[in-house]
Amino acid sequence: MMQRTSFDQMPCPVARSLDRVGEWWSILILRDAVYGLTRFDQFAQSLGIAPNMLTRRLKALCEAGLMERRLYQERPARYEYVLTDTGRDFRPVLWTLFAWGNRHLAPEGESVSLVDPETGLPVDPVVVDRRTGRPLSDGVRVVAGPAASPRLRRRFERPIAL
Amino acid sequence: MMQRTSFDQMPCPVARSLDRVGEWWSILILRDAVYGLTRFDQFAQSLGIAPNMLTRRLKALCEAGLMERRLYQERPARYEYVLTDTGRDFRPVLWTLFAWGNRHLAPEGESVSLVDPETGLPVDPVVVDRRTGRPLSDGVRVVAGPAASPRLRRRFERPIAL
DNA sequence: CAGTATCCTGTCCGATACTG
DNA sequence: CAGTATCGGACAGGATACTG
Repeated sequence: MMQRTSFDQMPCPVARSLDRVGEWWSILILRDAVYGLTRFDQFAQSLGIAPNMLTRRLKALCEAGLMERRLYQERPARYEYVLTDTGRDFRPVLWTLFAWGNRHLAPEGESVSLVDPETGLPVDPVVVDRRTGRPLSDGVRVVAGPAASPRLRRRFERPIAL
Repeated sequence: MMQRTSFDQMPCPVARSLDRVGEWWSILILRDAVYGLTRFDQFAQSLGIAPNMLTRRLKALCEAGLMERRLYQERPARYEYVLTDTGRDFRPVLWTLFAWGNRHLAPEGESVSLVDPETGLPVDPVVVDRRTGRPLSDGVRVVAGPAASPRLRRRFERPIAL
């Protein structure tokens, strides 16, 4: 009996992504890693997470290829946890989550904001198509890709909105 | 004893967002809602989720303000579940999750892809600043916002990368 | 069809104590 | 400092049976 279905085998990239970073703490650990934290202790203090959970989540993030455990000092052996390229590439998700939270869950105004460090002006994250530069909106569709199974291909015979 | 800390009171909008949609199924339900599904049965079949869980997650999403339960037929009473504006506004997160998954978790190629329905050309989601149009990259910083507590303001005295 | 009602299990997570 | 070990509680999630 499974506690939860593994989303890893699902064809949907959203589901697959969730399979890697779906745990509560994982995304916050990633956030702190982007903030520049690298050490066990820093994460523990910043997050107020129990040490055993931190160990588990860090290990999971390493196995998922988002972070890397690196020996930065021998004798005594000391490790730091740094983002891989895959992990750094997760930032767009953090930005959109950040923006959504600020838009909808900050009734008394933003407690933290994104800014451009050079101008100091606020940054408002929008998702656009790299090629056309046009914002994604109602016009985006999901279609079967090159690696789609016949079954999946049938499901997306008619493009579906996302 | 708490099972997990509520992220709702945290000042970080990422944490607050996770408090609303952090459950595994919630995001997949949102995805399916964007796909156009509205009925209990449709969600159940699409997701392969146990009905009691679907009930729970739908209720939570309604309470969180992302979806709305609407009577679409009396006698017998029938309800449909539709996205609110807040819920639709969550799509940028889905897009970036989708793109990340396709970039890093699709070794045999994309099984599904995003396309522009008019041109049929692939869409590659990138996060840019609405004002300048420049892609967010290493240059983005988090600073204390107008509603920041003094404590928070100290933490972000020096802007922090995100 | 659209759920509700039970029951069960896995595990996420917190708390605490302990080690090289 | 950087974790490991152990314990226990809450609940997400699965399976199934049942109802208007």
